[in-house]
Formats: sequence, structure tokens, C-alpha cells
Amino acid sequence: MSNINNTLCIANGQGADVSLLQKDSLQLDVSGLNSVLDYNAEMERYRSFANFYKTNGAFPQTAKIARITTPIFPSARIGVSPWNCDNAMLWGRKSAAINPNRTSMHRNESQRPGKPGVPPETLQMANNNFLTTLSPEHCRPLAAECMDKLKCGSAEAEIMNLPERVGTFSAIPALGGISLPPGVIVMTALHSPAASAAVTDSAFQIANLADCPQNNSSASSGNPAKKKRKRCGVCAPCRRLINCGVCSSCRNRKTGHQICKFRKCEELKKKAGTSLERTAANGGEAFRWFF
DNA sequence: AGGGACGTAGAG
DNA sequence: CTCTACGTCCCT
Repeated sequence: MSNINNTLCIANGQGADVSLLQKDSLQLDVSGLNSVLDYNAEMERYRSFANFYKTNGAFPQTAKIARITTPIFPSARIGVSPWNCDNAMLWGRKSAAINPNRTSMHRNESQRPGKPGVPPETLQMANNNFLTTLSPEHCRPLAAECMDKLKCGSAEAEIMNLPERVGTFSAIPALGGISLPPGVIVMTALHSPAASAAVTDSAFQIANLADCPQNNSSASSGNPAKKKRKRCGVCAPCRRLINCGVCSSCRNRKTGHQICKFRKCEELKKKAGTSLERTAANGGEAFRWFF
């Protein structure tokens, strides 16, 4: 796979090259429409990702390797995402350096309701939801869609999955905001509860993977202490960010100590020792390549 | 087998 | 320290 961007466009049956669309936008020289055209072009690109993953069975357990060519969003080069979200927000740092006019918000400051430093306009989507770092002002299209989906028909928990957003494309523009040179490979694990943090953490984990003694500890050390398995991070329940609030686990959280039934990892549902988690690198942590 | 309760590992 | 949630036991 030399260039996943091309692959994605081909898979989608369209040559949606953002750079070309940008040139078209410039030729039109309708400055007022440029942002809209860019937005639409990038939306098309998002959809191409969605189609790719849909047609390829969501996120495979096996690692995908792709080369980093250019930031996914051209606008990301200047620190603006199509959602009008500062990528820095997703990466858990303040964005003042990029755009001092923006309302900056630290991830840790907005994680828990009721704690100081949480602006009143902060979206409190759910506990541990990385979307909490995004205020409506910054992320209106995304926030509106999320809120709409939350409002309507939550009886069917699947509606909360937000497959086009959760842990997938919302994370990709975050990578678009950093200037990685061509050829650099970034591998991430996406724990849905802290996807933004996991993106950064795991990107560095891969660098130390070979040296990490934990990678072989469970299999070769003969440690009698049974380690808690970690969620795979890629199955549909793992990608869900929001507790349903109505299942027995949610209702019984105080005493049950169990994750929402709709967020329970498919791998963890299986009996220990029967699934991929034994063979996966990184201690069973599912991983994903970004480009 | 399924679900609730509890101990506690692991992360922050 | 708090909090989340995995593993396990026990009950139905």
C-alpha cells in the first residue's frame, strides 16, 4: 500500500483529490465560497474513508500500514479543521499558540463535570468522552450531529455509536494538524474512552515497543498474577463513547462496577485466552496505523 | 446461562 | 487519592 489516500479514492470510485479541488476553488476565485468548497471536499474525503472502512469490514484487527504523505486536511496546515475544531483540542493541549483568538480548553480541565475550569458552554457529552473537550463554538457541526443523535431514539443504543465519528474520523484530522514528514508511520491505539490521549500515547508506545519488557511479560515471565485484559479498542462496542445509561450495568454502576453493556468489548466477552488478545502485540492492545 | 455484587488492577 | 471497569464468585 503505497498511498492509502489514493487507495481510498479508488475504492470510493472517485478521484476526490483535495489538492485538485483546492486548485479549482482558487481558479474560481470566489473567496466567499472557498471555505465552503474546501469543507465539501473534505467532507467527501471523510465519506471516502467511511466507505473504505465500511467496505473493508470496519477496522481490521491486523495493523494497517500507510505512509504519511501530506496532512489529510489541507486546512490543517494552518491549524484549521473542517469542523472548525482546533486539532490541538483533540491532542489535549491548549491551542493558543495556533490561534490565540480561540477559546482554549485543556482536556483535563473539562473531563469531569463540576470541577473548576469548565466553561459553562462545554459539551458534557458523557463521562470520559473526548468530545467533551470540544465546545459547540469550536465544533458546531460535529456537536450538533452528536446532540441530535443523542436526542433522537436513544432507545436503540446503536444510535449512539456515531460510527462516522467515534474514534475514527474525529481522530484523523487530529493527525492532520501535525506536520509529520512524508514516510513517517504513526501507529495508534484507540481506546474509545480516551481516544485523544491514546492517539498520542500509543504513537509513542510504538517507538518503545521493542524495548518494553511488558510485551513479553505475560507469556514468558510465568507471572502468576493474572493481568486484567484490555479492551481491543476496535470493535463496535469499544468504539462507542457514550454509556447508554439504561442498561443494567449503567443503572447498577455503583455496585456492579461494570461497563455499559453496549460498550463491553467483544473480545473481553469471550473467555480469556481464546481470542486475538493473546497474540496481539502491545499486550493485547489493538492498534491502528495512521497516515 | 445470565445477572448482580464485590474485590481490586490499572490509570490518572 | 479517586475512578473505571475486569475478573470472579454466587445466586437465580
